[in-house]
Amino acid sequence: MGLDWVSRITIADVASAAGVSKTAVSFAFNNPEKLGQATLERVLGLAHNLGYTPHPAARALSQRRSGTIGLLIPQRLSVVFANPFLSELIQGMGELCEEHDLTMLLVPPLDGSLEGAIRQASVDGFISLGLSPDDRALAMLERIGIPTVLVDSEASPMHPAINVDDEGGAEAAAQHLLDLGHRELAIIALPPTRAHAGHTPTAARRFAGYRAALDRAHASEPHTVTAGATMTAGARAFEGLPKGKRRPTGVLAMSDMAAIGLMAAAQSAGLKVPDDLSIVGYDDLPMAAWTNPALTTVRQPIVEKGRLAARMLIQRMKGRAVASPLPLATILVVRGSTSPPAGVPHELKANPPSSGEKEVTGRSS
Amino acid sequence: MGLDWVSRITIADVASAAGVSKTAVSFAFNNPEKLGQATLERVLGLAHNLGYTPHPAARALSQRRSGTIGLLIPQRLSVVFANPFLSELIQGMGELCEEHDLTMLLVPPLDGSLEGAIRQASVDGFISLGLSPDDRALAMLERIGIPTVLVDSEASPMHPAINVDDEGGAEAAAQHLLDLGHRELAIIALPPTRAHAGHTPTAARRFAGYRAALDRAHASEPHTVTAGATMTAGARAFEGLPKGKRRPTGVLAMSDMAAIGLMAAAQSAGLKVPDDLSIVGYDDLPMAAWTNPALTTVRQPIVEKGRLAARMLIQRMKGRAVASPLPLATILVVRGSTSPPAGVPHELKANPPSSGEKEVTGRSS
DNA sequence: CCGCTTTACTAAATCGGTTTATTGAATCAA
DNA sequence: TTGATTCAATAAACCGATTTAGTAAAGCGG
Repeated sequence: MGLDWVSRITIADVASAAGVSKTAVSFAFNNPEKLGQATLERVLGLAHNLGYTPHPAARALSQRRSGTIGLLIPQRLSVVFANPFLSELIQGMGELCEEHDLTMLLVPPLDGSLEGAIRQASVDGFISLGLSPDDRALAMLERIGIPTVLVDSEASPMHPAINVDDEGGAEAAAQHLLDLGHRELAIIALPPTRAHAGHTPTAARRFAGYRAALDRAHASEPHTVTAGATMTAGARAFEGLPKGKRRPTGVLAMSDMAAIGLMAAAQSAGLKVPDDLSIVGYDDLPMAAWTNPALTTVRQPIVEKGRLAARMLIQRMKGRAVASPLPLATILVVRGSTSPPAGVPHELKANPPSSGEKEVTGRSS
Repeated sequence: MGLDWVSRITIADVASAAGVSKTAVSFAFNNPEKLGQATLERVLGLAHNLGYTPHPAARALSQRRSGTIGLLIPQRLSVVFANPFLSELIQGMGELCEEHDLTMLLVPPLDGSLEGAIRQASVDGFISLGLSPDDRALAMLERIGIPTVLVDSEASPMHPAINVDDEGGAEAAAQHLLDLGHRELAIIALPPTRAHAGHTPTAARRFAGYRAALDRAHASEPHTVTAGATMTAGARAFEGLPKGKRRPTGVLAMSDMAAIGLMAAAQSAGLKVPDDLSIVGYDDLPMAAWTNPALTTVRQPIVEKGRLAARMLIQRMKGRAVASPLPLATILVVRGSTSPPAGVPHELKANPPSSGEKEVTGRSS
């Protein structure tokens, strides 16, 4: 395949051109000290102006390492990259990749199958994103025994997992709305990432957090709709909210993107945010501080998560065993998209938060 | 490297377990019709419960294809992913990757060297981003003769390039401010991507566009500062603007991210946007519609750019020659961050634009 | 029953490197 | 002078697949 009928220059070509063995050429690149001055220079020079480059796959095969880590993504690239969450995560991972001279392979499902994609991928280890414990891809990772770190998932006997305190963050978010006086709430849930799978572990934990606060306050059953983490999905979710007397006064979204899309749709429909509708997001993406009004949301340390995952994977690739760390802290960031519902006196707003992990902050400079 | 002293299961293991040759096992996966029913099933079954997976590097070596395309990025992942531009581009590329069962390798400089990274990368082709024509990495791509498509660069004799009408868009942006009555302008330029390199082709073309309009209007020499495409860089750029009588009333930024950061800094400093300072961005990222006020900016079709680049690369990988397409159209999107400068009557705002490619639009729904 | 084509399978070459074991020459201590 | 070391370089094995060129047995027409 390719119009390059000019066959690639191999190590053998360089060797014969320099009148030495393949070994010598290989040494010139990998163990220069094992060669004499003269030969070293001659080989290197010849290699350069012949335009020789070691074939990466051949190298990977004989060295048993490819210098690449795979990022296993259970969704289509076009949808998952619509959420800045992934950019942030990659920023964190990227720092460590650069530090360790690794490149990063994006591995989305091929032909609908993650397992197929895993086979293709020539990598030294995987970081997997949001995989359900019963995903077949996970089983495959265990079988082939490749170093793996799970992010936003559940630790398996073989692989460590990195998580944030999803439940605590969600609980703080719900408690915040309850403290403000809201009783009629809606939840915008994350969809399952893979067809006919249940909720992702992350979604489940956030659900649990919301419920914990709601149950404690004896709030009425929240209306729940599902929306992908995109603005358009969030806007669609707004349409799905009950109208009339069961109209929610507050919305708990499991992603900032859905929250922002929903806020836009609400505003287009003539609602005032937060007066007519309070909205709390999840993630605290950079853009959450820039919407109008700025979004109240649960911050999770996404970049740090990426860093940590990469660091742990690199340890595992070196053969060291590593244990799952404690979940990273989440924290509620109160901005302008939440207020007491219409009809509730504003003084309530000044109530001290009952949970200790809230933080009020404005737009970060 | 690795704690997997349990050596990987190879094709030979499966072969001997099934009592057949390696060839038969290979056929079972790749040419099933060349095997008898009975053997086929036995081999496949054994392979499965032995947990056999063909080694990707070995496969890549003998098939001379890796099923991967590389995205060559001339900057650190942590900086380039701070700009949603890249996410958009990847969304476009991703669509075609999925269509053709390809995975995508991110290839940033390793140890400061893109060339080194190119060597490592086991890919069937490259899409390169914003490379200067004199970048050594480009020369290397030509030497090893790997299919390549250049994005935001200049077409080389060997490789086609995909570009947008950078100059036209910039000219429209500048003309817009001039039409509003601004005469004292500042330009926020994109920095060179690689150390001690000149401006990127993209930056140069946008400069040319700004200048064309400014010269035509005999506007005074614009003050120029450089800022990376991040909000913090944009905020820093604001500090670099002249104060006092040479204070610009309008800013032309070469990226939305810098524009948004600058806008925030200006607002924190007590300026009203657009009344005290008009700002025009470049890119029209989704978030540009969500800032307050919404950002006037030059839209370029980023996702389409990614799609097109991937489509062309795939053609090249199939051996077909492809020519550089015409630059894609850019269009000015007027939102709320621009208005006549203080002291100029507002009627000027109603002036018809002198260039034909402007568009007025609100926040997109 | 004989030559001819299929069918089902295999031995060996190949892809392009790295790595181990070995060799021949030069250097050195005794 | 001799035996032990070091140095520079190489031959050959190896990594784990695919692919080419065959081969033995079965099927078939005449």
